[in-house]
Amino acid sequence: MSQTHTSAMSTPADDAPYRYTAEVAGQIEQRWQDRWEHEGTFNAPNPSGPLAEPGTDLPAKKFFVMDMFPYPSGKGLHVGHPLGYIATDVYGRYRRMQGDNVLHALAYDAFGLPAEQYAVQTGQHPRKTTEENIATMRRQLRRLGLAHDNRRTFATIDPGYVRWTQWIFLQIFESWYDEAADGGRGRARPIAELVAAFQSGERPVPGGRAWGDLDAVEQRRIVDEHRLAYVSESPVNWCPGLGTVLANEEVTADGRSERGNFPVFKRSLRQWMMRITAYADRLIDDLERIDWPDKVKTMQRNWIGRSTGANVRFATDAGDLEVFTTRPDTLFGATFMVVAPEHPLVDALTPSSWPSEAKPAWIGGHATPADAVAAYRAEASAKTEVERQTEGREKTGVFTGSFAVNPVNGARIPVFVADYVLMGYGTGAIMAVPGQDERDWEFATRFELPIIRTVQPPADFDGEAYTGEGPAVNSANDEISLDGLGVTEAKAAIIAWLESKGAGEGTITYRLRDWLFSRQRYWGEPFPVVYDENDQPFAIPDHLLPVDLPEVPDYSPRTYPPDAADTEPEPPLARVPEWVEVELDLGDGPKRYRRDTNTMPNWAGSCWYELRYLDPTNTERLVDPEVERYWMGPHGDGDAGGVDLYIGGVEHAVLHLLYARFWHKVLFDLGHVSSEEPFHKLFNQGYIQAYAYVDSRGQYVPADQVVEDGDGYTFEGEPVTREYGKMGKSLKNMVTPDDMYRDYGADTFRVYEMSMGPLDLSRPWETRAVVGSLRFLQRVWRNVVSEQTGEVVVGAAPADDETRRILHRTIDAVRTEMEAMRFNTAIARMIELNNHLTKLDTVPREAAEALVLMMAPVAPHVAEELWSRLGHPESLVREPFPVADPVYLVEETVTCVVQVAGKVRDRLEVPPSISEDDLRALALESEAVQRSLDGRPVRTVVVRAPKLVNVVPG
RNA sequence: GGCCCGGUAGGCAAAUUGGCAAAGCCGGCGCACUCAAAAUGCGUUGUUUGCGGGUUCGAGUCCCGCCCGGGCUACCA
Repeated sequence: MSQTHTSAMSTPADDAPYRYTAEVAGQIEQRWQDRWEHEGTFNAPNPSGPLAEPGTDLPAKKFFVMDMFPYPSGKGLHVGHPLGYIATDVYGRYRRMQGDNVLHALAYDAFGLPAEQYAVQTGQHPRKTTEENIATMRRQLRRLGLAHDNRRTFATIDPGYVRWTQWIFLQIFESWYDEAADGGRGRARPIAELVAAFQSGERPVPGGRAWGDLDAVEQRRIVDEHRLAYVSESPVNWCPGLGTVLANEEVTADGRSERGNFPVFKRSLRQWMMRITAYADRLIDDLERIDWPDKVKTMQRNWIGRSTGANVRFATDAGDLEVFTTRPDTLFGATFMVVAPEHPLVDALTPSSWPSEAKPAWIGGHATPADAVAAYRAEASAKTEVERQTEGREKTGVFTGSFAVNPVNGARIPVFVADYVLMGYGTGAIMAVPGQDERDWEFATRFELPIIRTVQPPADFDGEAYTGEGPAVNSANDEISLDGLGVTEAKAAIIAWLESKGAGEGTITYRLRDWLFSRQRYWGEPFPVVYDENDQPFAIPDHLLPVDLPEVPDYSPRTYPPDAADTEPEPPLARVPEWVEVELDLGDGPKRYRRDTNTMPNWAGSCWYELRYLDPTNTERLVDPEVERYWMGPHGDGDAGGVDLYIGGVEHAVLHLLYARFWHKVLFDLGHVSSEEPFHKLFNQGYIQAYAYVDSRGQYVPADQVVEDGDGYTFEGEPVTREYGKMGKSLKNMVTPDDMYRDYGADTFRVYEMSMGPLDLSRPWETRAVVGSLRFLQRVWRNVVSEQTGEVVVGAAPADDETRRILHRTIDAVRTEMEAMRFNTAIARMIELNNHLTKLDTVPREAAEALVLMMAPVAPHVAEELWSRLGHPESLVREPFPVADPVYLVEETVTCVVQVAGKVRDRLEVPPSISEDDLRALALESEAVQRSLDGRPVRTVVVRAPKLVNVVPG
């Protein structure tokens, strides 16, 4: 730990002037990086368009591999960041050696808060700092030797990119969701088709009047309500500390902003929304058509939160009160109802005086229902989400003074207001069935309400509410009896009965809400929209895209004290009246319009970037259809298409990956892409973590100067305690790729990161272990090139039989491991082969060349260098990956393990083709077996020829 | 509280999916090279898979219960 930069930096010893050292590695690496760049080695031809290579045939197969693109932070990279980039590079290079046309590039996600906040501090334009950060990052990543097609790189802030982000927004704005289309699955369609349907009368006009009788403003209002991107006055997450509103996905469970950890308040504001809820079913159902980790699929399913159940209407004096329930089978056990404090019917449900049945526990000591409800509502609204959490789960609530009638049995049941029912889910009202719901049980106990079991718990059940399977009980009226039915059958029966009575119907509810799409920030894409004098939004015509950000006097939105809930968002763009006010001719002659002063959220740019890699220079279309079909189109029935391999962290499981799927499906519906999903295979890489050390004052100390002694760790002689977690400047445990390039070279760094363990696991960084990978490369080098003379020392003579067997077994294993992205075990096999070659007097050329080719995906520079020294002038990146000759995979003899009672007692060398009977006989003859049987009789003999025999004594 | 991962030598990890436990790397130790060290090389060292039960001829692997670490989620009706 204490000698950071000394280990591998030594100059070559005099007796080994041509050793592969960090310095030599650096020279080789930079030379090959230059050559790759000049020759455009990694350019992937398109089937048509400017990136095509007319006259040359496209490879038979294609492979599109992608990383979750980076945000170019000013903080710089640490060794954990490139892990995924190396993995995609290794796999892409492997596929290229299999003959695939590999598309791999890296773009930058460059809008966003950190650049804006830095701009606010320094007064520099965020574009300037962002571009500087991108340049730094490009330099650091180039040094890794990634096989990217550099013609396809871009940043989300490029005007040529923003133009298409805005164009897609307008596509979404100019469409509606036809739920009846495609046999009820639904599909986005252009808004013009909706207008035509209203016009022709094919679709009834909301409000009942004829389309032609409505004026233009009224027509537009109706159309606007159907758009997939729409302006809505609705409760949103307002974050005064950030000065912006946030999407649900950006608010943590305890009601704070994911960025900055400021309190978030619900406020009704006029904002852009995306109708992602229209796609809820397809977003869930299509998860089965893609190859993603189950964990991520589960997270998306949970986030969308589809629940099937029924809506049921209970009669009250204030009209029908509709509830959503997933357990309509328990309707006979509903003994009270609860509405959310914000429920619109609360006032109407509050009579002027308490009814005689009201128990003291229900009324909280208040003189009238109005007093009680008002007090409770005030209390509930004053509570933040945090307070609700910290106050525990104690159920609170108050009786409204009204009763409702249970439609199945006519029972009069009291209606309560309580904040354990949320307005944002279902109908904001529930029927409470304490017998089968834990929350209702708790509330019932506290408020002295009756409890009726309608599902018979098992005999040994000693809990309170019973939520499991069981036969229905106490569930019959004059017309229907559920008694004896299981939960599923009972649900179906009662739903049919409710529907026949008009008292309810089966339905599906989602937790997913529409996506709040405006932010009151500067550093994002402006909305390509203007408003007229009626405040109705109009699309900016295509030829005026992109709408650029104006220069502003101050990049910051107005922010407030974090707790100032009653404040208004004030976006930076609103302070540029000469930009906001604009004269345009949108078809009615030149008129004054007002621009939208919000910007899009950071997610917009990452919602479609996979498509831009395909056709990065296109100014006429989003993406050429032929090009999209080639790289991302579906292959065969039921295939959803998409990127062949997408590697990134699991932290985007819901946000980015859900939004991107949504946009992609809209583009599919509108016919702009042939794939239904953006990412066919997703792989979550683990994280590289690091130890950090804290001294007695709680301060972090530089990790690279901490010494480990007998029973602890010390820094400058003082004991420190070890923590495990992220790597970063503030924890003083950061190791950068630049450190690695300098001390070991990029190839060693790549080998080390890939050999640390399986790619999907997180693991600790250990600088001192990196030397193992350098030693491996040094040994390979030494097997090919003399350290004394620099001359190639491989022999032309064919390999001996043993070497050949080891070689071909290694090739076979490495292929299997590479295919499955188990690079750690692939490297281990190559090390074994190399260790064998080291023992030979002369390394045979056939073995050396195969090894060099096999290691090329992981250590490409040193492989290229050795390949070229072995006499091949062409780069090896498209050289076929070695293929094992099956002749050398079959063994002449196999070691058969002979067990007695499962314990290994003997080993036999037998031919692989030996029969079961022969092997059984052979095993029973074994002296070792007879010895351990020690006269006991043999009960059975399990034979798994040719590898195993197990003798079972009686 | 619920769900999902993981627990194998001092550390990171393999184990063809129920069939020889520990491949490979780091570390430790010894030796060679060196005036000495570093670097490098050669050799060597590691023990029953977190705990308890079960299934099986046979369990790191499957089942049940528990312990520890990590992640996601959290009154969603």
